[in-house]
Amino acid sequence: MNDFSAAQRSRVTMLDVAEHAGVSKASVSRFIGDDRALLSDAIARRIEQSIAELGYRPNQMARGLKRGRTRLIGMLVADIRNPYSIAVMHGVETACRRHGYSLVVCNTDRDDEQERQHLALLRSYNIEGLIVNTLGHHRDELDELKREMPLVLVDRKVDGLDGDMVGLNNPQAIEMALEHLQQRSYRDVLMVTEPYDGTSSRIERVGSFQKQISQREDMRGAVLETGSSLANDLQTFLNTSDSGPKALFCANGVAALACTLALREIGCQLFEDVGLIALDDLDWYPLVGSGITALAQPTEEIGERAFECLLKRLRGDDEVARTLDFAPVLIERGSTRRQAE
Amino acid sequence: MNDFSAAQRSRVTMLDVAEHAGVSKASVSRFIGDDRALLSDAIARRIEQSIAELGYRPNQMARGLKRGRTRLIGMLVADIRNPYSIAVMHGVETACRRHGYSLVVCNTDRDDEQERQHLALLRSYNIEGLIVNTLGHHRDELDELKREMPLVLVDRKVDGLDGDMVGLNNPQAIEMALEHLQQRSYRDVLMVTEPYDGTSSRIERVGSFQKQISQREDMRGAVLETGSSLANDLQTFLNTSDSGPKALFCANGVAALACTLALREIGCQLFEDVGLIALDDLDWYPLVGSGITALAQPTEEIGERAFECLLKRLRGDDEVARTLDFAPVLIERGSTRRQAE
DNA sequence: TTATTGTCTGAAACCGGTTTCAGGAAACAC
DNA sequence: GTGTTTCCTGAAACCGGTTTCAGACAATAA
Repeated sequence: MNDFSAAQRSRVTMLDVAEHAGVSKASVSRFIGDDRALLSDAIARRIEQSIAELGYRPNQMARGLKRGRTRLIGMLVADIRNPYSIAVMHGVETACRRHGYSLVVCNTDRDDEQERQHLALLRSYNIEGLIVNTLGHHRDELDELKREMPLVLVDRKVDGLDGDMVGLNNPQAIEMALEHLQQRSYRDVLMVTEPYDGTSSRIERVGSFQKQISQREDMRGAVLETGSSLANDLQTFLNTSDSGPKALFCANGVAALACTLALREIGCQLFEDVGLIALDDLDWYPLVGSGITALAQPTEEIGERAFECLLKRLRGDDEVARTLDFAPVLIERGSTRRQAE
Repeated sequence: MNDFSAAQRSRVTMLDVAEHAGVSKASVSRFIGDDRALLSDAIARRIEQSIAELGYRPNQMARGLKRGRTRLIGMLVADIRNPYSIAVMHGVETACRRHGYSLVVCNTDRDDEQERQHLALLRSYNIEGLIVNTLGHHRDELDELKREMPLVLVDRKVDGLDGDMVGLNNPQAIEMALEHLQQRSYRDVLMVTEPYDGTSSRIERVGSFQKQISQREDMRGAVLETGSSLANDLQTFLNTSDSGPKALFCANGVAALACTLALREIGCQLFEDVGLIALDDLDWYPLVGSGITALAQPTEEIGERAFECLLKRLRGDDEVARTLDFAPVLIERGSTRRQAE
């Protein structure tokens, strides 16, 4: 019968170090913390040696208890399998590490109840700050949390919650996409998005799209949500009598995958019959047909800046809520390489 | 000037609840824990109401301190941007949640020093168990850790560390791939792998490949590592005078991406000039050419079983180290749809 | 009736750290 | 030589919980 709890209990503790070095716990604590300056060289050396000899490692849980600083940052992610989320998360983690923080990631799988539970969980672990990339229902809980710790929204806005926000400049992205499509002489554009689902960035993108395309005289637009009838819907779009060359505009990477699969299903000759531009730049875009034109988001940077926002707040910054909007980068590939007229 | 630390300190504590309900801390603790049976109905009701009224949430850090149970599981991932790791992680997380545990993921970015730091970190947070998907250098630290808590290796073996292991049945996977290629009458197979890098599963796969292909009389094999000269190397392979139809066998998803990009670079007509089968099944495989044939790993299940292994150990199981090998599933697509002769 | 058992409860010690506070020793001023 | 100041140190309280232990009380047995 193994007994890990006994093993755990046998770990070297601060008291062990103190006794071994013949000093008090307080001195050891000072050595561990930032107060080393308070100690005489002689004592510091003794402690240092004892720590090395015993292989002592301070217990962060215990530290966090009294100190209130756990050096833990929480991140709530709606869908951990979405490449965008992964990339942002990687950025956050990098920044965390650079500043001595650790990241606890909770995946809600787009489930409201799980969001609630994870929120409670993170709170109970005394995280110091929270990065949110979910729908942010449970407004009351978020509000409460926001009083306890700084909070940054990534790629989402939550109604009535005035936290910092980091994400894409959606109007600018739409503008860039439409400009590119127009230059390439596409005239009839179908924006394909995942179901809105209350996701603010999706709503924003579609809104911007509709507004901007109506302002371009020679272009026409429509919007479609992914779903079981996607292939049919695309077929219909392609069949309607022309007002000009057609293109699809996928509002994110997941939609791009769904579209490309659907186009293949209906036997559409990609990029001859229809143009395609997609938000996000996934690693397989170059591989499909002659490549999918992308508007890449600076995901790593978004993640890093999200953490830095948090850090500023933790250090006492109390400016009004900030919004950081990043510009996408156009990466042209074969899927929009129609010649300008 | 905001003051989150003050806010944090103002959280409702167990003492608040106790006073509000007119009982002792001990009783509240019993209510919170599993000892509710010890309490009289009257007291339990009073506590329950006070908790609801004050919105009390127990502090997990403090609980973990005395109890030794943090309900935290750690996971060490070599590369969080590898789809395989993500999928496994998702499985682990699902299983964790089902059993009331939470997951702390640390990404080492394939860096040994980061592995060491993260290991120390996880330990200092009193995690109860560890899932390792890294190179596992720092054998000494892992050994030490293994005495304190159960440990499961995923897709890796670490020399001399006799922990539980969960992963793919590599010989069987190779066997299935070669059998399939042979049936489709490919004769000359190049296995493409990421640099070995000490990763046991890569070494195992290559080893199995070399052994098995030498046993098939009519087939010939070679091995290639991805890298800057990949395109050239593939060109060379394709140019060598034939012993028969050629195929590539990518040892994982990352290699598959690299290969497909390289083939495109050298203008190779995928799947007419050369067959392709890849381990792992990524969501874009169907989109490339006529689709890439895959050997899918049951990643979710691998993750879940890894956690369950841990759980068994935590509950006192002390059998010898176990190895769980999963079988892959063949998903045939256009890239090997050469007619049998 | 008294002795015994069992059930519920709270005081206090404890987990492993941090922090306050008071005091001793050395350094400085007068 | 005394009076201050400064520097370093340890005892003890504290963080927010859990757990042990002993006592109060009711219920049962003798």
